[in-house]
Amino acid sequence: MCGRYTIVVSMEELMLRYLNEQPTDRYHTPKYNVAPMQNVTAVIHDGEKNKLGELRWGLVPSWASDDKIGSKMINARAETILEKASFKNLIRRKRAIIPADGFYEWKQLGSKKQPMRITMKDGAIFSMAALYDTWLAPDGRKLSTCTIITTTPNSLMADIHDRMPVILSPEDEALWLNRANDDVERLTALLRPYSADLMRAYPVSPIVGNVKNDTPECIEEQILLF
DNA sequence: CCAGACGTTGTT
DNA sequence: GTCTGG
DNA sequence: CCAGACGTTGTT
DNA sequence: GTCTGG
Repeated sequence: MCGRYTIVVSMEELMLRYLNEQPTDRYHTPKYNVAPMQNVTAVIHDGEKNKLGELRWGLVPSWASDDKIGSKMINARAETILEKASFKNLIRRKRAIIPADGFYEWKQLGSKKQPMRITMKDGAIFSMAALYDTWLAPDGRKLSTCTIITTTPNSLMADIHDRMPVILSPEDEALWLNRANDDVERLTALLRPYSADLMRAYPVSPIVGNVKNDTPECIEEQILLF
């Protein structure tokens, strides 16, 4: 699955990568340990252009009676996305991209868990496929939330875990974000494992387990624990 | 028809 | 809101 | 995903 | 064991 990730690059780099425009004054703090229930930087298309904004990770569907459900809805399985009441209608009009430069998975070794960080070999920013929705709180406030889509592992990931986030290749990003596109078949065809050849994995410190730790040490390569 | 769920992961 | 189960 | 809590009553 | 919070 995908329950933690990193986005260490500057807002400047994100703007250049997704908006194709020169950065403004905003500054994006490097994130070494992004966790569910936090606000994350996302890309959506407003009909004219890409926009960067914040979504809380953990989907709260528009019909939910309270927002507690969000902590459970951090991932959506690509294989069943069209069958689930919570997701099937979002695929048409509520698609987003969550930019990342790494994600974490915990490899189970007997009773121990070894955290691993997975990145692109060239260190590039990549796009995780996500869905979002907006929930209206009883007090009238709007809460926009998201869920990251998962799929089966590629050959690199299979050794670590049985799920991985859906990563869109750069040439598929526009198709995914385009609001006018409601071709569900074409959209779901994008939800497949990314090429293992372009990725690498390395062990990191167990300090990444605690969400309070959001420091460069989280992404430092470590000797395998076990 | 109404009531109740609506999710994924991992582990056994 | 929409689907499933009874 | 992992870490950490998991509860009520009454009193201040 | 299971749920909540981050």
